[in-house]
Amino acid sequence: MLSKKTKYGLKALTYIAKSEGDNPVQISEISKSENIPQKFLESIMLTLRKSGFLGSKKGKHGGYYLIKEPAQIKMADVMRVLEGPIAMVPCVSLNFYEKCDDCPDEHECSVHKLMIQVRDNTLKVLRNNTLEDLSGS
Amino acid sequence: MLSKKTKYGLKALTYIAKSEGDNPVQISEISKSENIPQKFLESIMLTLRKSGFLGSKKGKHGGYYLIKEPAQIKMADVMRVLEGPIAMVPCVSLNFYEKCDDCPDEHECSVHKLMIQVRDNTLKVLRNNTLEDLSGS
DNA sequence: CATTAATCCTATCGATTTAATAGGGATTAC
DNA sequence: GTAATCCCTATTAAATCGATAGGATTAATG
Repeated sequence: MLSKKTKYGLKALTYIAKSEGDNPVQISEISKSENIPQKFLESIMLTLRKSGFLGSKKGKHGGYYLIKEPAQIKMADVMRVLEGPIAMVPCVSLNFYEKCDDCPDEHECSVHKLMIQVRDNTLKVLRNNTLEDLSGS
Repeated sequence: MLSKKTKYGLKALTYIAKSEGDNPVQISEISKSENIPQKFLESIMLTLRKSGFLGSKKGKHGGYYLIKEPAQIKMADVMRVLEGPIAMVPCVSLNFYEKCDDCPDEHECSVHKLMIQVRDNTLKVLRNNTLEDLSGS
């Protein structure tokens, strides 16, 4: 299941990418337009800023803006920050690898084999899609 | 994240598929061999039986056996029973569709578009792989 | 028929995670 | 100096997950 956090984060990024002009976009505006609880969205935006996807401007008329071009923002990277590992089991994760407690040898593990395939195909999609793809028409 | 329930369930099915002969396989044996808590495995086997993947024999020398050929058991079907929907959001689920609370129009939703692609690719993998593929060498 | 070994079934528990809220601090435009 | 806005930490309520408990039922076997 995709968490609400990730879902809201992706929607917010898309909203900012779509909003033309150089003015920063306010949380309150995104919150109203996308039906996202404002306080919850606040913490998500903070995460996205701290991980280098967004810049912010404080005070009146402040808000958030993209730091990179939408075409440079890969969904795989956003997902890793908001949702965590893309792999369904830690033992097939590229960025968050962990050995399983059970499983003496993961190369013999049937689940391992299957989940590598799932990971590879999911990654393919998430690497091919950028924020530009999400916000385009 | 794949739940332990699903992971254990897949391992147990693989174990039974690999164990040749017509004798039913006991929970205690699978539990020891695959490092799965026995009581937990019990409830998983029950689920798999009730959903038509396994048959059982009660009493002494009882146990579980496959009802269908391994090649006929698609991972997509097993996953749906143990893990629930394959889609990451209910609004792109084929078997468990639900409208989102937010989202006035899901055809306009950027997350929706992305998650359909993820679902399609995951499904492709899970439909192509059968229990025979998992248990083969 | 008694014993043993197995599945069957329901309930419960503790830990973790999730989604959301609360409450204020810091900064900037005007 | 006031209002608007981001910044930050803490807390909470509910749900889920992994596991355990405790027995009821069934069947093989001597």
